[in-house]
Amino acid sequence: MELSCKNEYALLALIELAAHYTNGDPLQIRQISAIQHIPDRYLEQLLATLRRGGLVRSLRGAKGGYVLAREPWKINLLEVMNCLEGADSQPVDRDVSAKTVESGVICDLWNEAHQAAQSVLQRYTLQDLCEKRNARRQLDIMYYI
Amino acid sequence: MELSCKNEYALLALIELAAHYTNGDPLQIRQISAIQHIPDRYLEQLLATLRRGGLVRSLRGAKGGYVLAREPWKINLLEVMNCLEGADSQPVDRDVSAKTVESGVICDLWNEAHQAAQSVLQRYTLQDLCEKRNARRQLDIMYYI
DNA sequence: GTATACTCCGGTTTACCACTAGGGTTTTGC
DNA sequence: GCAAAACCCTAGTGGTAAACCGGAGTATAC
Ligand code: FES
Ligand code: FES
Repeated sequence: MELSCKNEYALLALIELAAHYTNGDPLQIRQISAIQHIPDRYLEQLLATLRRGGLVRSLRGAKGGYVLAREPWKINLLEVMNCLEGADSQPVDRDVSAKTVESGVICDLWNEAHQAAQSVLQRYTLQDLCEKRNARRQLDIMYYI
Repeated sequence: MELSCKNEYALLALIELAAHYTNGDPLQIRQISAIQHIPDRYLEQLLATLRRGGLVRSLRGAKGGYVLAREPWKINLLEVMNCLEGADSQPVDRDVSAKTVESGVICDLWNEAHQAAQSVLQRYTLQDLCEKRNARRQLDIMYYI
């Protein structure tokens, strides 16, 4: 029941990209990794995956970097997870006939549970994440005083 | 997003135990592993974990085996998952202060999604599993004719 | 044309999963 | 008693993926 580093890193990077979206200029890997303390060479791979998934666009060369492919309120978290999940996993051969009655029942229930989790993720967009972050920052400031 | 073998094996074994619960005699590892095609030495470990979690009771010696610790309708699937999950994981030191605002937000959302999945699992008991199995068996027979 | 920054590909280390192995202990049945 | 049947414990192995690092290549700005 652990949140993997991969997912967390990707979401952190996307939050930064979403926050800088109104400003049109791209964010660079180095900047993101410095802000969020993510290993830069690893973040590079994750952003490449997100690019292949069509969630971000990249600008090469000097003054290059990454921008969101769509507006922050048009990208939900389920898309992000799916993009990272099925990235390089080989087509696992679904041996449908080999499933017994019992494992079929279990699989159905498991899918139902995951459907519930995924519908929650589907409801949140990157903009929601940014807003939650801002709200929490305000809270932290108030506690600090 | 994969259902692990460990969880599936444990649930398969528990289904068998639940089905034989009215009949008072214990089921043995060899029997379960033969019926559900589970590696016996591996199933042994899983049943030991379930025993330590208080979900099954074991009877030692010849004519021994395993029985459910409670009635099948008093064991829900969330209990099973939690029992297997936190079994032998070392106390991972929760470095709470090290979490940034952003990762805090992400963690909250992720927990909310999992809460949704877990509440689904909490609603199903072993008896529900058995009933679903029986229903599906009936279906299979009807298709066969 | 050079500095910048993404892109592609491979290697490495660590950790976990699925499973195996070899002992030990408790109970039954003779 | 005693051996067989069954659970109990601890450790170890092979494969795979996660997390991360490096280097050579390529596109773009100035
Ligand atoms: S285990 Fe996280 S969404 Fe299913
Ligand atoms: S990933 Fe399965 S319940 Fe969260």
